[in-house]
Amino acid sequence: MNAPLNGRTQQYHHGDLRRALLDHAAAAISESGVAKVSLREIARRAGVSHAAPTHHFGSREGLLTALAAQGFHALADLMHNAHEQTADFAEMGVAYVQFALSHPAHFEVMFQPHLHQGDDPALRAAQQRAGELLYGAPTLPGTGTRDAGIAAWSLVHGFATLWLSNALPAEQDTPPEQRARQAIRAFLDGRSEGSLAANDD
Amino acid sequence: MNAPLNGRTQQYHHGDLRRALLDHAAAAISESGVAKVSLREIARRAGVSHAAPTHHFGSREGLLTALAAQGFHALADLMHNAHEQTADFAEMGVAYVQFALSHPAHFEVMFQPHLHQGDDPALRAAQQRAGELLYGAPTLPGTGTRDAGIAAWSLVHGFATLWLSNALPAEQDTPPEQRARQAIRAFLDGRSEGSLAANDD
DNA sequence: TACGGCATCTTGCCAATGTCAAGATTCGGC
DNA sequence: GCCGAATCTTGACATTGGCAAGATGCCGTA
Repeated sequence: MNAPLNGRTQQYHHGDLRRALLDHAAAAISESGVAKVSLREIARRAGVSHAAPTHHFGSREGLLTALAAQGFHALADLMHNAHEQTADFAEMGVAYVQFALSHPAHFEVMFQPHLHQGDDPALRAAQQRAGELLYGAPTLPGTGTRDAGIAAWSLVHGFATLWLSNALPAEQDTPPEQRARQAIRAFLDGRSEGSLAANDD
Repeated sequence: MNAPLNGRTQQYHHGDLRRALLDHAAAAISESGVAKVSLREIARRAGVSHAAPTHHFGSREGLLTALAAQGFHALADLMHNAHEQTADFAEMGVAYVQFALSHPAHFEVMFQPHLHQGDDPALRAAQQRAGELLYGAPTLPGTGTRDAGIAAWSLVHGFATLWLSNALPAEQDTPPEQRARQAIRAFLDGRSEGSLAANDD
């Protein structure tokens, strides 16, 4: 077959089909939710045959597992950068919320273990990396750091989940980051001033 | 056909098939997750034909919508009772977590709007009832109550979600309610003493 | 350059699922 | 006692995930 040299339109070997499939999957999921997205629709979007995704990911679970792993790595990267740029605990939380809102498909898949094949080593590794960054970086001195860390993560995770679920009461003209900031401040208000920042390394 | 008078085993009219289907659906979902549960399996569990669920709920979305509405009502009831029994803010949060952990299937379906038919009036009503109880009852005086309410709900909701996602670091022999209590206390520590309780009516 | 192994992708197929239409069975009101 | 309506079943169809077998193109080796 005449393979176009630009490497785009129609060719048997796609070049980077795996990444393309993950991208299309994320787009489709953020539009319709995981439940309504089929492997075949993802294949259609990518312009390949219906069995191509199965070859790359083994199964639908496999694709969602890969998507979750990708999400945990992206989250870890983001938290890493955020921790380098600021030691402000509130801003780290805002960064977490921003990740969730800008990657809704990944976020949706990441925290639904039923969608994963739990023994996947890549997912396990990505989860662990993100977990260490989430627990290592933000701690609120003055209390049991473990519990405070869990509480902090719960707060921002819950806010993101509720926002994405459309569960929060409507409030016009207030962007989500600002509402998240306000909620986190409500969390921090009343604390002693010195404990606001994350511990530097 | 010989209809047994005890009203159980085999009869054309089940009696309360709708409720039975919801029960079986909740059980199946809590075992395998929403994604892997089919209408036909629910029908099989209930011992009826594969099209019986569709008759009662119109579609798979319809069944999940009904399940979500049932969940919001149960949550509203629980919060109502909790608010009558205690004014302790922390214990209200623990009650919220307990609901999520004891009704994982409902909780899983309640906060995934993609699974619902959004215009369902019963779901809308149940959501609003639960929402009013969640926002009316727990307020932390001393800050903008709206933001504090959002933060509080986010905290307990996030904890429940993370726990159900198996995302929290393992800690042997510590039951989830206690860990939730610890996390909430970490939230409250450092606040002025008087603002711990919910406002009485 | 020729060639052989191999990863990539396609085609064809099957069982299972959600949904619909038509029929069977039973309940409730008159 | 009877008729309409609600409940549930049977049968069918398009779609889906997964598998097997084949087609296609890439890459290293001689």
